[in-house]
Order: sequence, then structure tokens, then C-alpha cells
Amino acid sequence: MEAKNTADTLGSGFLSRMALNDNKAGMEGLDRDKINKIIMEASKGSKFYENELKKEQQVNQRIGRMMKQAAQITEQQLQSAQAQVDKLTAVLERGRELGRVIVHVDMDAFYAAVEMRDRPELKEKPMAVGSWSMLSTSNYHARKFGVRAAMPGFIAKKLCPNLIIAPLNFDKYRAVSLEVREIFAEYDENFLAVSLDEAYLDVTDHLVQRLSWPDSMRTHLLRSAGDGERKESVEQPAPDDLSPVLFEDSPTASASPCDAVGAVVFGTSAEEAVREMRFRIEQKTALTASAGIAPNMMLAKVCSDKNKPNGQYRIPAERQTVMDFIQDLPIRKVPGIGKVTEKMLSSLGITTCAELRQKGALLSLLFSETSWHHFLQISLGLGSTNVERDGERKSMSTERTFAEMSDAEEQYGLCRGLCRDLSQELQKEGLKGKTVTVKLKNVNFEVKTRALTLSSVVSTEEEIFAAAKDLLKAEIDHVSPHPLKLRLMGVRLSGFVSTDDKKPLQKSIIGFLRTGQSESGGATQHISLEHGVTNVSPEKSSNLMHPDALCNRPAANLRLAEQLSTGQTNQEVSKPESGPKRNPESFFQRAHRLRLQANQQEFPGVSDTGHVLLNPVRTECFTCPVCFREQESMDLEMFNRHVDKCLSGSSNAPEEKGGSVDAVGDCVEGEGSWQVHLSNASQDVTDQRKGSSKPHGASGPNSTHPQANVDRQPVGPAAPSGRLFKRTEKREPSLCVPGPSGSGFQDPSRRAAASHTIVTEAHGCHGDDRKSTSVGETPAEAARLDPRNPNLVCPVCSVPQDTTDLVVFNRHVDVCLSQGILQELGQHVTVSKPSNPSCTRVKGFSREFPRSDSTSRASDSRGKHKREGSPPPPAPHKRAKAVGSLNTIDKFFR
DNA sequence: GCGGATCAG
DNA sequence: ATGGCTGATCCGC
Repeated sequence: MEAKNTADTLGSGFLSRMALNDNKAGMEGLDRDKINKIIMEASKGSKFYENELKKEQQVNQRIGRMMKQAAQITEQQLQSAQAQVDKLTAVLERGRELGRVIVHVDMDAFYAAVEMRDRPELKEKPMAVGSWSMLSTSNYHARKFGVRAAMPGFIAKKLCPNLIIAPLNFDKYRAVSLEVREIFAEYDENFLAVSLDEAYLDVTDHLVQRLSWPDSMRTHLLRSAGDGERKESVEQPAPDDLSPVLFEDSPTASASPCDAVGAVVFGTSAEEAVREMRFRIEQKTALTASAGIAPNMMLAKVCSDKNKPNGQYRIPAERQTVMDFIQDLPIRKVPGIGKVTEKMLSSLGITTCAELRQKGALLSLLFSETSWHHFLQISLGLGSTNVERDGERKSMSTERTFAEMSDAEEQYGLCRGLCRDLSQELQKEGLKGKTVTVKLKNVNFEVKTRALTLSSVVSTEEEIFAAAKDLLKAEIDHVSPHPLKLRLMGVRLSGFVSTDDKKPLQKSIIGFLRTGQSESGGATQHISLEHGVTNVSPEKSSNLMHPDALCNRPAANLRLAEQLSTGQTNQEVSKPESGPKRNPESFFQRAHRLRLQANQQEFPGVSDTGHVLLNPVRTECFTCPVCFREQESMDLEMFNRHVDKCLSGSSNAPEEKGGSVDAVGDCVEGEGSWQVHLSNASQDVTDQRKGSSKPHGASGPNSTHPQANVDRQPVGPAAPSGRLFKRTEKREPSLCVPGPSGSGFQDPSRRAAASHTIVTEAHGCHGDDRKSTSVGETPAEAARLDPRNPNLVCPVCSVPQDTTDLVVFNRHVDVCLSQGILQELGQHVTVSKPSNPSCTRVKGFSREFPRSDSTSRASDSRGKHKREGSPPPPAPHKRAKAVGSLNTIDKFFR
């Protein structure tokens, strides 16, 4: 295929990755060439720039390979690919969901706006928030000069010598964010906060209720003029210096009748509701927000950008309107498509969504399945309608940049400090993980990561450092006698047990106590799964415990291909609620329903005012399902920790396992429990060799790999064979550095033995390793629940049950539990709204940069409108695009 | 499981 | 004075 390389659209010879990114709002109509020239002059010659250059060349080579591949595609291949694309298109089209009203709200230049609000002298001046080395955001004055987020302050100063750089005040932003979120909650109590200044809401239900509201409930007071003092209450202060960035089309202006007294009445439409929301935000915080209203998250996000700042845009829920909107939309505007993906697609002649659609067949031949599926969905204007946070966290890390550091001892010291920090944060969340990763960036900005997976979970400073130190040592040894010249070091822990065998129970308890929704498998299944199914690995059994499995859902990763082959449509799988009921109402569902009903009774005014009150200070009261003691004034994390303790038995019997302690200590200290780690000697050599900045070889093995169709569907001729040739593995199990004691195990068999010791020990704790892992119940608990034990004792009423039939027994427990729950309901009605957005966690060293804020519903289980068969989490093309943490693509397409 | 890369905020 | 931090995911080994 021809697909001319449309060169770079960013301008002559500029690094596309360095040049000004005018994607952001406020960048229209400025002198790009001049700005780029300044940026280049300030950058040229720097180590950073050299590295960017190198990276860009790698991207270019990648594009080169892709183009070469494209050139070999035959007409026939293209045709059959087109057929495939058409088929999938039809399926996706059938599953198109237009019934939800999704809103994306984005505060305008958030940090900068807050600073301007609080320091009026900054209002009319170009300013940015951040530091000399990095800016977080800038105000609109500064943007005219090309000053933008993620730009170092010293460069910005060259663009705009008068720029004022204000330091970050995270505490303040968090506080403001909280105020805003209180408003969000009134439109969707389960809103999804993606960062301090951004959120998604599903306002469908709100809009229905809103229809029956009297005007009075849609009326909001304008702040009266007067004292400059800003109050938290909705009324008072001055309208004129209200907002640091007061734009003409502020919600007030376009709102319906605005009587002279200072009250504004809003209508019942989606637009009016959102205008009202923005109005209230501005009244409350003196800051403006922009919003997008659309049938799905992807579109809503794009829309919120459309009339920014201080504007909103809606795409009506009609297929044709959506398609019209999408046509000319530059793909770069789509969340998840970054500069690399943009460049790759651009080289195929694709810059708009219409072109993306048009070249679907080609893309299906050039990109991975997940990638082209993702592209196809974008081009159809599809996205997730499920405003829901992803599951639990998968990793935690801390890293720090510093002045060049070459001294090994100093590096070890720093490493330990990082481990200490990380450990503290881990313990705050009660997390333990198995994989320790060290990240190093040398003074040339080259980044390396080295990981080690242990056989048991760790969380303490010493444990983590034991692994990190050796990873670091391996790198130091590698370049010796030269020193490692570092500018950044980081430590990450992943492989949390939470997702494996510890959390499932926790999760079901949380879900149960909170909403009960996704845990629809019910108590019965719960018990039988945990104790009846013995022949599964911990991993499998944990999968079973996953809500997806319990609900009998095809899970989020149902592949489109399967749908294709079964002819199943999204519609069918995505709305289990509307179809025939798969399961009778489970215990959890029932409990949830009852709780909701109780809720209504206790607060009959709720739906009348439409105001869901946030009670951040409410003390929640849970009953531990293990010890049955009521746990008061704890938050959920604490509660979970308590339950964990109870489950592990350590609550009443502090660990005194005798020998096991020694064994564990030994393994961790002496790395005996580590898996044998392969260090890629050859690769490292390649890395080091690049001293002679030869661009070509730098791309490594990739360039030697005819990586043609390896990961694609069997389309091309090369498909089945996979790689054409295979490098002989030169990797040696470099038996790592000795442990701290200097007596590291060198003998693999001994490692294995040690490792095994751990495992059996762990299992041995529970007497029966078949069921020990996923539940971790106390021996007493295990005995009680063991189906082979004729004397089943109800864990609720403690009365022995005269049956060995688990079904019968479970039914009894259900009854007992629901009685308990009903009593609970009488006392603590609102367990279901536990998330307190205020408890943002702060970690690491000095925090100067925007961080995703994982609070709001990190553990907020939310089951409404589950879409079951939606396409898999979309994905980037081969090693190209990817997804942001909190703003991951799959949110848009699940 | 590892390591490099991309993306988001 | 001089180019960040956190988390997630994908791809190819």
C-alpha cells in the first residue's frame, strides 16, 4: 500500500516529540514556528534533547518497518481483512449504547486557577504552577506564549520572560477538589474521579428524577456582591471578581431566567443540569469548569475539550449525530492516542477518525488485534458507558530525581531510603507484593528497569531493600570499574496478593457491606467456592471469586472474536438485567435491596431534594464477619485489615509459628526464596555499547526481527510460522549477588528447597493446603467450614447444624445473616456511601507534580449498569499507544 | 515473568 | 538553576 509518509505535520525537521503540542486548549492562533524555534534553541545540545532524538529515531524505524510491511500487503489480503472489519463493525454497531448520559467535567487550568483566585495580583499576568524544572499547568495568558504543562520552567521562561512561576499547593488543590466533588455527588453519587480536577458522571438517573422536580429545586442563588472573603457556603461573595478566569459564556449568562434578586433557575435538560452543575461549582469555588455531555465516556471526554475553557458541549444520543461529530475529529484528540500513535497513523495517511474508519482493513493487518479493535471503536464513536473505577491497585512505586550521583555507597543509601518510603506507603494500605522493580535513569536520560519476583510477598523496608539492593548491585557490577552515573532512581512493588488469594474474600466482604451488587454470587456460592472446590490453584480459585466470575459474566475480556463466532451481540450480553434472570436474587443483592429500601425510609427526603448528602465524617460501623465484633469508627481500609488479621488468626494468636519465622527470615535475608533470575547479559552489552551514539544499532534486537505478523490473526503468509529465526539464547542464569550475609545460595536446588519450605510452611499454617491460600481462615474456622466435618456450625448464630449438606447449611447461614443485616440496617443505614474523597494519600518525597488521585472510589464498589459483553479493554497497537492509569482506555470502551 | 515503551494527568 | 512522578497497559521475548 502506498500511504505516503506525510512527513511530519508538526513542521520542518522538528522533533515531533519536542515541538509545541497545540493539542491543549488555549493554544490557538499563536506563532508556532517562533515558539518551536525558541524551544529548540533552549534544548539543543542537552542530554535530554539527545535522548529525545534517539527515541524519535526509534519511532521512525518502527514506522519504517510498518511501512515496509504495508507495502507487501496484497489486494486479496486487504479484501479479506475488510470482510473481517465489516463483520466486527456490524457487531459493534448492534451493541451501540445510546441510552446513558455521560458527563465529563474538567476544571479549567485547575492549579493555576486556584493560585490566581487566591493571589489576585496574578490574575492578569502570565503565570504557571510548578518549579524551575517542571511546570504542572499554566494559565491562559501564559499559554499564549506557548507555556504549557509538562514544560520545564526554565524553557517557559525563555518563551515568556515575565512568566511567574508559583509553587504547588497540593493540600489546597485537594481541598478545592473536595468541594467540587460534593457537587458531583449530587448528580451522580458514584461519579468517577480521574484526578483532582477531572471526573466522569453518569447523570442518566439524575435526569429522570429531575424531570419531576419543581422549579425551586432547580433554583440556585447567585452570590451577592460584597466581601471579598470567599465562604464555603453557596451564597454570599462577589460575583465580579468571582472567577479568575471569567469568560463570557459563563453558566450564569446562558442559564435560563435570571432574576434580578440573584437566583438562577435551571431547566430539566441534560445541558441545563450540567450548566447548573458548573454554575454551582463556580459559585462555590470561584473556579470554572468545562464539561462534555455524550452517550459514552470517550465522546464526553472529547466534548469537554471542545468549548474549553468555561464551556460545555453536548452530542445528542443519536447515531448519526455521533458519526457526524466523529468524522473530522483529529485522532490525537481521542484519549489514549498519544504522539507516537499519532505519528504512526499519520504516516499511513490517517489524521481524522473518518480516515481511521476508512483504513480499518489496513490497520487490522498492521496492528495487533487489541489495537485495531480499539481503532475501530474510536472510528465508530463508541466508548464505555460504564462509569466505574477499575479494580484495585496493581503496583506502588516511588522514584526521585537528583543531581548526578556516581558513588555506589550513596546509591545504596538512596535505594534504602526509597525502600523505606515505599514500605511506609505500602503499610498504610496494608499491601504486600512479590515483585520488586528498580528503575534507573542515567545522566543521559536512558532508563532501565530491573525486576525480581520473590516466592513470597514482602512489604517491609528490609525485605524490599534486600531485593532492590541486589538489583542495583547487578547494574553497578555491570559497568564496573566505571561508576553508574545516575540522575534518577525508583523502586516499585507489584504482584500484590490482593488480587490473588487475599483480596477476594476481602473484596466480597467490602462489596457486601457496601453495595452487595457485584458480589451477586451470594453467600452460598461464596462458601462453596471457597471450600468446596479444592482442585484449583490459588489463582484459579481467586478468579472464581472475582465478581465477574460470580456473576457468571463473560468478564471484561470477552473477546470480540468470540462474539463474532457466536453471533452474540453486545446488546445481548451487556444487559443481563433486562434479560431473563440468570440467578435468583442472591443474598447480597437482597441485602443491598433491603438496605436501599431502608435508606429510603430513613431519608424520605432524599429523592425529593435530589441532594445526596455527603457525610465525610460519618463513622461507619461494620461487623467483622470473622470475630463478629462490631468495629467502630474505622475506615474501610482499617476494617479490612482487621478482617485480614482475624482471618489469618493473628488477631487472637499473634504469630508464634516457631520454626517458620526462622525459615521466612532466612529466605528473605539470604534470597533463598527468590526465583532464579535471568539477567540479560547480551542486552546489557548492547546498552552499554551505545556509547558511540550510533543511532541504528541502538534499536536493538527489534531491528533484526522480521517481526512481521507474529502477533496477528492468521492473515498474512507469515502468520503461522511466527518468528522466522530465533536467536540462540545466550542468557545465563546469573546467580545473583550474595545476600547481605554474604552467603547467598548459589545452588539452585537449595534455592528450590528453601522456596518450598516457605510454601509448605505457609500452607501448613492452615493445616490443609488445599484451601488455605485463598481464604486464610483460622484453623477453627476451617474446621467449622470443612464439608467433611459432620458438625457444621453456623458462623452467625454459632449453633451446630445437623446437616452435612452444604446447600442446606448455606441456606441456614443466609437466613441468619440476613437477620443480622436487617438489624444492622436499623442502626447504620448508610454503609453504602463510604468513600470519603478527602483521604488522598500522599506518598514519596517532595511532591511537585500532578498525581492521579486514587481516592474517591478506589474501593468503591459500584455495580450499576454493568455491561457484560462489551469489547475487551481496547488497546494500543504494538507497543505503541497505551492507557493511562486512571484514565485508561478500557474505561472508554468497556 | 522481564524490560522497554506509550499514555495520562 | 536546567527536562517529574505515579500508575497502568501492551508487546515481544
